[in-house]
Amino acid sequence: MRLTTKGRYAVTAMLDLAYHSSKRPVALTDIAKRQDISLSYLEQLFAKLRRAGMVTGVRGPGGGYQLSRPAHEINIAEIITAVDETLDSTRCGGKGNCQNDQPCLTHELWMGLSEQIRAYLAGISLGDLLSRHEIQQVANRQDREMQGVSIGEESVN
Amino acid sequence: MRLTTKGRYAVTAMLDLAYHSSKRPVALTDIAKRQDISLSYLEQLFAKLRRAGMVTGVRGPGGGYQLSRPAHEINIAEIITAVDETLDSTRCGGKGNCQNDQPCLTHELWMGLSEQIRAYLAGISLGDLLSRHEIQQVANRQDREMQGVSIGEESVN
DNA sequence: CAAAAAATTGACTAAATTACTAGGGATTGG
DNA sequence: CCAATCCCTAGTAATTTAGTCAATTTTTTG
Repeated sequence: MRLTTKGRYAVTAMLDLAYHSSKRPVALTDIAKRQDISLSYLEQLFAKLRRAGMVTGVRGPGGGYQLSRPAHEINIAEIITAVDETLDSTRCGGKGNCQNDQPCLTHELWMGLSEQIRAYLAGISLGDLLSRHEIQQVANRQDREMQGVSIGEESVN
Repeated sequence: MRLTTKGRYAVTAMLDLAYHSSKRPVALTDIAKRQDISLSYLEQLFAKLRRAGMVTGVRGPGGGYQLSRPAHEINIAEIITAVDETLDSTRCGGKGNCQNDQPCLTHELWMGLSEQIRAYLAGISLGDLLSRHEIQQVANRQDREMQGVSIGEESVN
């Protein structure tokens, strides 16, 4: 299966966006700082998310990104497939030609697993995550840390 | 998450072993041919499976591998973790130090997913798979193809 | 209008990981 | 003995990921 930092970053960034979305768009530089993700890399991810119609870019000063839909209408599986192309666990991409044009011995097993994963992640929306306690706590902590950083740069490290 | 060909090969090979196990051990060369897996690579995988106590090696002519336990007592999650080390989907290996020593915003989400996957695969045994129709069909086809190959490549016959 | 802020795009690259090869023992049945 | 088989260690080619760099376009603010 393909669940790498790319997909994880995308979900994290979208959640950050959802959490900080009010009237004004959220700039990628802010998300990058809060979530410790390289800005250039985030730009690539948001390009895909925009093409997938999940976010809208607003250019110019005061610009940034906004969710195209309410947070509870965006589920995690969508986000990952938007940047990662697939949540599939088969070797053949579900085509069933894993062993010279025939399904391999375990083809059905991986198909079942893929569906399991997809269903799980499709059943969770950004809105769901926002309402979780642990996540609010983490988001809060990150906001506080951001303020400290904005003047004093990163301390010793 | 880490579900790659390594884990898939291991499960496939174990299933092949379970399917062909009778009194005599099954040689890796046979599994390699039937499942289209490089012999050396299989040897590496079985070294791990052996260390994990799932199979027993028998040396010498007529030797090979045997399951250490009945097929219905070996589940898929075990096999994968034995060769792949982890079914974890977090970046931090579940430790919660994903963002400078603190859990990242989506830590809990990936923990939940990992558990979901683990539970699904732990609930399926080699024995379960053996009793599935599609799998018996594929195994049968592979056996027939093997016989054709052993002397004259694919003969019309 | 000019300058700045921010998205947008595309090409390139370093590092990591995977999948696989090579080659040499060690055992044992016939 | 000898050939089949497991067993072990190193090395390597290919792929993928995560990230950089640089240039451009669009829009807003002053």
